Amino acid sequence: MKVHISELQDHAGQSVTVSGWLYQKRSSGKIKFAVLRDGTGYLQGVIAKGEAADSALDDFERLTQESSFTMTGPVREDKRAPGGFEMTVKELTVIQVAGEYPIGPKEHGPGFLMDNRHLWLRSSRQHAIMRVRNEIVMAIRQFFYERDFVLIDTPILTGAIGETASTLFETQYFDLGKAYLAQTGQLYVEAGAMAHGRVYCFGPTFRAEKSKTRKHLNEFWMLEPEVAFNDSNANMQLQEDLVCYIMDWVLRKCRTELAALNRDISKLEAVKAPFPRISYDEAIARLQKAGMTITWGNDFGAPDEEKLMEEYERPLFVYNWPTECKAFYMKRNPERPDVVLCDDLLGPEGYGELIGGSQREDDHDLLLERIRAQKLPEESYAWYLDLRKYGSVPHAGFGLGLERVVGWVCGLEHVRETIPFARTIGRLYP
RNA sequence: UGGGGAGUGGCCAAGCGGUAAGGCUCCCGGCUGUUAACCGGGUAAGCGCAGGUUCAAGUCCUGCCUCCCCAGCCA
Repeated sequence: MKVHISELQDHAGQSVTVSGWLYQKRSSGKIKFAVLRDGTGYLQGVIAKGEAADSALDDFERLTQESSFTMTGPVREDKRAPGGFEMTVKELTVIQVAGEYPIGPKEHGPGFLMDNRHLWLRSSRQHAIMRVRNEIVMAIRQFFYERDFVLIDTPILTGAIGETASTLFETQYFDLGKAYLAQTGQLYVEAGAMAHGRVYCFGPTFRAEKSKTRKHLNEFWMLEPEVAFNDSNANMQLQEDLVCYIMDWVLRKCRTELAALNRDISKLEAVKAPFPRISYDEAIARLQKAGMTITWGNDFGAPDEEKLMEEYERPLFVYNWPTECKAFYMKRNPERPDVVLCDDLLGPEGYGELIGGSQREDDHDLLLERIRAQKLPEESYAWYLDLRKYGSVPHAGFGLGLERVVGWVCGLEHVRETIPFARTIGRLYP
């Protein structure tokens, strides 16, 4: 019977067939060990003269690292074996003998590993990260499904629309002129919220920023929920609920992966509601008191974020930022037009901005004023302004960067490892 | 774009003016319980590119290229 290694506990004592790739082999004369990797786990096969077919012994000799093969025989639990199970191999058949495999059991540099990303994905650490990413995506979808949110897929090809025009990837779109790869689905999801109440989009996002930091990708996955009748406070509550839900999910489902990544679980267990909330004004006051040179009206630099997070082990909300440093669609605080009703959620351990959210400007004339003030192409936003003409309501939403969350959960140095094939400036291969 | 660092066999890495260590991979041999096994033997680079100094240059000088890290921008 063909089985996956993850299913072996149901087949102890039985003879089974597993197929996969050679992770490692060792030989000690008449007894040989082949560790097979099938994507669900590792299984050590023991090939002994007398037990195994002669052809199996011959095929074992031909195996090189990452060669594909099948082995058959009775399996049993064995504490000595990596993976906990061991097979007494009767048959072993090579499917393909792999050529000299570039990635060895020793250390490699990041450039080399990224050039071989298609192979690097097989290594245990990268395997664990992708499993965690998968679970985080599942947690997010489940969270919104349970709360009756509707998935609204937003276009990836758009006209000139978004936040700032300088960071868009462009392409020619038939006879209609330039098209741009979406840098946010938010404006569209606002339309969805007016149709369904509670919606979200979750897809790839493109930013042509020439940033070269451990937190940036030029193509990344962003989750953007949008809720009609939510204000900024309810928005922050939703963010907090979501992050706690993800953390709880990961701690239940990814123990093996987090252990493989050497992640300090206590750091993740410390992420519990409520998250502290401070205003931008207060954040500036604290930073200045701590000796930082930042002044009111400026965005935080990485050192500012780190300084601010020093005393926190859970994420921190910083709300109501200066109008001048935030996007045109954010709603101005009616009592203080110099700030907008928005929030950034900063992650602990230096992981930076995990979420950016805001209540949206729902007044047609104020929104139009902002579009004009920022010299955005008014025609392109006609449909967006329509949302404020036909039953405008208060509403709010946010954007969560999947890769930053994965990097945080896994405790990684760089987001390029959180996505199967990272797109960064200077990297389009593989 | 600015600041810092690095480019030596397939991978990792020593050498810092005198004629290219070592490890991993790979190949051959040994071992009936190995755990990134071990033991013995073997193949493989002229040192990012282009000039220059010198009797002699990975090693010094000049210019260029590439990569990495930090910053800006943001999720």
